[in-house]
Amino acid sequence: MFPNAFMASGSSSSSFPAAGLYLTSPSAIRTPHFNRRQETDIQHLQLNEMLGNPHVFRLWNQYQGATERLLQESEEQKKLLQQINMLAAETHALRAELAEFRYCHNQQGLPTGTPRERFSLSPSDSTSQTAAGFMDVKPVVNGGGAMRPESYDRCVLWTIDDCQHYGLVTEKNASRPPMEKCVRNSQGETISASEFNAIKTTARMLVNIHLVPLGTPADPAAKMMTKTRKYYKKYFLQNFKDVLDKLEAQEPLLALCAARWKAEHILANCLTAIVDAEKAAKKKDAGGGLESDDGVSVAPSTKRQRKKTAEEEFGAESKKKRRRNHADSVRLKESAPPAPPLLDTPISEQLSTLGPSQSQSVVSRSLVPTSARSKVEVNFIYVDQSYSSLKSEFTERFSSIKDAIHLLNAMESSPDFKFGKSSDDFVAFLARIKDLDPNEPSLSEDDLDASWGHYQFTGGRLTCSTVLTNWDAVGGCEFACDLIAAALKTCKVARHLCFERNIEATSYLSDVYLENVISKLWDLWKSAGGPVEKGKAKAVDTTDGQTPDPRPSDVATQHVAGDKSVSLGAVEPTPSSSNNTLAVQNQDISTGDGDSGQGLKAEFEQLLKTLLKDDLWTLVKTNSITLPAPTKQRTKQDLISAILQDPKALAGSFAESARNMVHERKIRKGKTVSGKDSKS
DNA sequence: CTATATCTGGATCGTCGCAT
DNA sequence: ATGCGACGATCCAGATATAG
Repeated sequence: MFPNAFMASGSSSSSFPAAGLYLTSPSAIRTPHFNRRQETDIQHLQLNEMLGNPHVFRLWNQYQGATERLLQESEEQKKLLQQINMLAAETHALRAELAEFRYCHNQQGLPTGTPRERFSLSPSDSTSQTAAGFMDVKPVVNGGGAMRPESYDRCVLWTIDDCQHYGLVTEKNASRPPMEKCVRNSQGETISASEFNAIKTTARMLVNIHLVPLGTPADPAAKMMTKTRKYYKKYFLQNFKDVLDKLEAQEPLLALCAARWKAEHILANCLTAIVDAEKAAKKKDAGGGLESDDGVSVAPSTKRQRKKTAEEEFGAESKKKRRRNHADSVRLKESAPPAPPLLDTPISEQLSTLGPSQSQSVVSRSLVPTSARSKVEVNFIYVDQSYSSLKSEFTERFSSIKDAIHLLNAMESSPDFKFGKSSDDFVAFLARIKDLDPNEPSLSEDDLDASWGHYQFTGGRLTCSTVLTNWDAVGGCEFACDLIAAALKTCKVARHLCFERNIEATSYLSDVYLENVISKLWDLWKSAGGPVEKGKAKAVDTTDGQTPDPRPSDVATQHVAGDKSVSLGAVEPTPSSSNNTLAVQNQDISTGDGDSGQGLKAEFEQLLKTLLKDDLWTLVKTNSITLPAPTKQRTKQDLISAILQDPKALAGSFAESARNMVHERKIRKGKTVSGKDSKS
């Protein structure tokens, strides 16, 4: 696993001597001058006797010096942390002030402004709660205050009471109307099923990215709770609110209501669905060929079969009791401490890879105060930005990102290509990725652990897309390597955070961002006319040495071979290539020039096929893919064909979205599949 | 066509506030 | 302190959509 990199890269930068401090192996310090007797006796020597040896004495002095420096640096770090805390507090105060000011300002101008221009607070929102997320999300997120604006008709369903008025709820469950009929446009018209599906897909995406990866709080009660709306509102309120904000930002129709009830209902449904799916998977695992807790043999059945079995085995009278018992047993199964896979094999690996600095990190850890969220020392994690070190990272640990090797080889062969000054945004972006401390108190839960990297790569206006606009913005190979090393470090830190906090993560957001960074840089390199290694993927046509437009839509299809090899490589390794060695991959790419247009298109089609129809709709919608006039209900294949015919679909941003979607789907699939696997 | 995923509605339980 | 009703949360069953 990856932590070996700590040793590999850490040792190269460590100021500690490579050997000699541990003295665990006498042979390690054997020299030709020592005879067998001396070799044996060394184990019984006292420290002061060993210090008589000038070599040991020198090592000892180095060790002492290093320890002192470490202590000094820890003190410095503490001071800096305090300063950061103060600045963070100040920032929070200013944000709150700003939010309050905007709130007051908009309240005054309420009757004349359009709803989208208003900033509203739902009843449960306090200024402080809202302010934090407010700066990061678009400022026009929240559409609805408690009162329906006069410009909207009641049929917009501003409040849940309006649903009752329009007969959308049943008497027995007045608080949960069917959302498909409740989400309406500003004229109060219901939306189409596909639009509603797109909204649900967005919600699922946000939940999977921002809520599902969150670890379980230390509170024992949290382990007992099912992870539905109540759970997240109790333990991750801010994250939940952030997701509501994001959902409303991405699906503005959901903002046409009071107190965000529409977005909240959509999220609640989504969470319930996820919980149900997990339970179904677990139930299947437990039920396959085994006896149920009632001693009844339960076949791996469909839901209809389940009903039959239940009714046959239990009378109506006992049904209620059985249900509750069953629910409890499910809860117990869920709450039972799972076998901690992280603690099985990887622990020794991870500990061993901490290398020489591990013994020192104990010193600095002792200085770290405990808080509600345990602090994790990550300063020892280091990624060397030399080409050889970076390449070994990508061959050993991130081999699926095959463009990384192409890019690194290309840069290594032309290290001075277009060397210049990085853009200010790039400098700031890089600094944020490099320097952010996971112990920073102002970070929210969805920026930590398995989601570590989220804030660095998406916070504010600095993102891969906005910063990595052209190679001039990067400034040169050296800075590109710096960025790659920083992105790699986020991957390592994410894993270490999860490890330290006992979080079982099936995937890491940082990996996605690393892939994004590589994909972007590789695009920029080729667009800038950067020389590509012989036998590797070809550069984009750079006629007359001029920098071409990265993706002019009218020529996109002409450069399908060169361009798509980039986006597709980043999208997903194909089954044929993902398991091959790099050499084979390179060969494949290099020989694919002639007819690769069709081949890659087919490859892209394969990728799209792995997505659900909902996902395809989302992609079409968000990327403004042009669809032909419908003659009948569109099938999934219709959508794929339409996407493939649109030049926009060949652009990097589309591929990026598709790749992210596939990744999310894999995560979700992975959960159910792993459940099935564990059964067999 | 079958299996699976997702969603809604009904049933039930737990919690809270209020009246006694 | 106890009982009662309102409300919200959760679970389950069945319906529907979708993938294979």
